[in-house]
This record gives sequence, C-alpha cells and structure tokens, in this order.
Amino acid sequence: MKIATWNVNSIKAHLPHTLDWLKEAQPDVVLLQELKVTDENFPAMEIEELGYNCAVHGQKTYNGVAILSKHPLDDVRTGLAGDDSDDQARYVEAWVDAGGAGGSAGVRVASIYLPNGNPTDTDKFTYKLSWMDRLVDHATELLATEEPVVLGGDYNVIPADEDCYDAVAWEGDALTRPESRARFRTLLNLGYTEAWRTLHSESHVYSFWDYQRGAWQKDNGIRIDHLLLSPQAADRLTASEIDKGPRGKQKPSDHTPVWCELDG
DNA sequence: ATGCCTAACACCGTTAGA
Repeated sequence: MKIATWNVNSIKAHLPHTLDWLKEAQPDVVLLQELKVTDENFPAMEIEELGYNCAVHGQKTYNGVAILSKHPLDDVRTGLAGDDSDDQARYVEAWVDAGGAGGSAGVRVASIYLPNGNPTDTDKFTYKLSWMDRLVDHATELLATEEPVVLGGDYNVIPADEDCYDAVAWEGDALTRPESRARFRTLLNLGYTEAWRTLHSESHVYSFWDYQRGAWQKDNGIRIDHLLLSPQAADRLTASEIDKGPRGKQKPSDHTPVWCELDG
C-alpha cells in the first residue's frame, strides 16, 4: 500500500497538479494539507472520479486537511483531542479498510498540519508547542491499540541541521527550535519510525522550497513533511521516497509529495 | 534590518505561510 503526504498550498489553486500526480503516482492513500477551502468547496467530484474516497476537514482561507483513499474509509475523526477551543482544521484521522483476514491489511492514517509557530515570541509558538503536546498524547493512545498507524503530514519541524540547506540561517526559527525538535523526537522515542529517514542516510534532501529567492533553482530547501509509523506499520515498510516532480512544475505548491510503501 | 513569492479575501492592501 502506497501512502503519500502532500501540502498542496490551496487545493483549488493546485487542483490540476494534484489530479495529474494522483494519476501518475497511483498512491493508495494520500494525506493532504493546507486545502484552504471549506468542506463544501472541496473538489470531491474531480478526485472521486479518479477512484478515491475523501475524508475532509476543511476551513475557509486557512489550514484544512484531507485523506484520500482508494479503499473504504471508516471511523473518520476530525480535530485533535485535548483542546475543545481549538477551531483550526489541522487534523483528520481514519481507518483504511484494505481487507485481509480480520482487517489485517488495513491501516489507521492521520493527515497532520502542524502549526508553523513563527514568530517565536508570540502565542503562535506556544500554540505550536501545546499542539505538539496534544499530538504526543494522542500518538501515545494510538500505540496502545497496537494497530498499524501512519501519522503523515506537514510537521513544520526540521528534525536535524542536515535536513536544511543552511542551519545558521534557520537557527532560532520555530521549525528548528529545541522545544520543537524535542517534541518531534518524543514521538520517535515513543516508538514511531520516520519512514524516509530510516531508509535514507543522505543529508540535504528536502520536501519544501520557498517561493522566494530562487530557492528551488538553488536547492535551498528544508525537509519538514514526514510519515511517522507505529511499530506495526514500520514492520511492513518497504520503501519511502520524496517525489520532486510536482515542485518543478509551473505555479506549483511550495511542498512536494513524500510517500512510503507498506507490505500487504 | 527587511523584502524577496504566493494565495485568499477583499480592496487596490493585509494576513499568513516557512
């Protein structure tokens, strides 16, 4: 089963690129972020025409996440537990029913759009950190189920200096701050496996390039889109790649898809 | 030190992104 994550930076503005990539890459499950549309305005018809079921948690103008799946989606949950006053659409989770005896080929997936957190001297940063604390709590609960789980999305965390083009330039940013990295590391220490990094040792490979300063042409990127696998999912991991193709198109999203392949 | 792009919304600029 091929599972991808992609921050599309407006599903309306980048729908043709999104549809092209679905046809070309043929992922079974896609976790989308930054839809920037309400549920009503999500282009479900065009995506369903390609054989996908959609679970959408949208919002006007900002945020918005979705799960696309060629298999049926069950037990869809929207919003991250732990703060009823949080009205930003940054989390949607579902069970992908891929069959198998007793659901053995299925997997639980979540599409995550973690807050950016800049500037760090504002409540945006405290919101990011508390959101990550809530994610740690929820990820802990999911581990107890012993299900295969894939938590994929735009984490807005550069895990290590080797995951950006210029560590000095990014020093002090919410994406590299020790508090952000510590919480990301907590997810790994709980038992989650970051799919791409566990299969690749190379430095300076990226999933995001700023629109400004010719960042794409100079390969001045950062790696912030991640797929975190529970032990039961990691046992089935056979491949993970970053597909730079979509970022090189005309008027692209500033992120490019990251995917992993699970056995069965 | 700041803008540099891009998208949305609404107004001809502001907010947000990373």
